[in-house]
Amino acid sequence: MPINIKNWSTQIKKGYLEICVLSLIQNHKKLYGFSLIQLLEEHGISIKEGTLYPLLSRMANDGVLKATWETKELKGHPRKFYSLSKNGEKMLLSMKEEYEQMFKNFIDINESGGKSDTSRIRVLPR
Amino acid sequence: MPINIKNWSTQIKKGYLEICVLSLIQNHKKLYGFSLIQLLEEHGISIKEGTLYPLLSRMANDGVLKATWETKELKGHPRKFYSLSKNGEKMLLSMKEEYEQMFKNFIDINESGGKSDTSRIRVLPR
DNA sequence: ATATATACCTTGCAATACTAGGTATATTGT
DNA sequence: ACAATATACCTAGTATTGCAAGGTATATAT
Repeated sequence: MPINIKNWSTQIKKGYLEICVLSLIQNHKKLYGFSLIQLLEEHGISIKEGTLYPLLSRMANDGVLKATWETKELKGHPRKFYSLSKNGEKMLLSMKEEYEQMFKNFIDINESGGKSDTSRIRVLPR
Repeated sequence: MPINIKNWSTQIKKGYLEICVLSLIQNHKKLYGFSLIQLLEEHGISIKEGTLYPLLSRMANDGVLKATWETKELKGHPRKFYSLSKNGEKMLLSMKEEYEQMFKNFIDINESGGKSDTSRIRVLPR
């Protein structure tokens, strides 16, 4: 209910985590969930298991990611590796363009602000 | 249910709209809802009325924004002007820092050369 | 035998953007 | 005078996602 910085921090991550996860998977060809959590942490991004695993499942279900179990190693717990599908690569491209544009717009807003330009706001109807 | 670009576009706006709205209000000292929609549009940000008005109400309820009706002009529909409270200014500062850090982390992830050179990213003057 | 680290999954909750309506005032066109 | 448009604000209801708080299972170290 309340608008505080903690709540906002949760909201601002929506969508952002997906673009970061897709980017990392693309750059590493393939990754599994647990390693992603650590990789993201190294890049300053904290994500909970209860957030990441459903996120990966959703993207796999929708054909953005391909998932393959790897148990051959015979050591440790089986790992579910994810890699980008053709669709996923196109999707990621669009996402990057939109996200970067959004940041540019944010900068634009904050740079045009200094002049206190109220000329666009009509004080009286004409 | 499906993860597509349209759905992602909705999600990535969460939290982003608040930081843009707060920035615009701060830079213009005060603004009212309808003018905000147009101003945001001019900066490439499309926001629906059904999104903005609840957003403004929430932030006013929580003391981030101050709201004052202006009907003195006696012309046109009454307007509800919003301006930042002291709390709102502090909140916006934190939000800007966090948002810029997130973008840096995104760039860092995508520059997989390991250089992690975020020095080229413009940071807003404070 | 127990604890820890690794590795994955699920349910339910909270918060927000959008859809799709609605209300009301003032100006413009016919 | 009346209808249409522009301005200006508001409110359900829906869909989606991040998180809390659990659970399961394997391998290694104490």
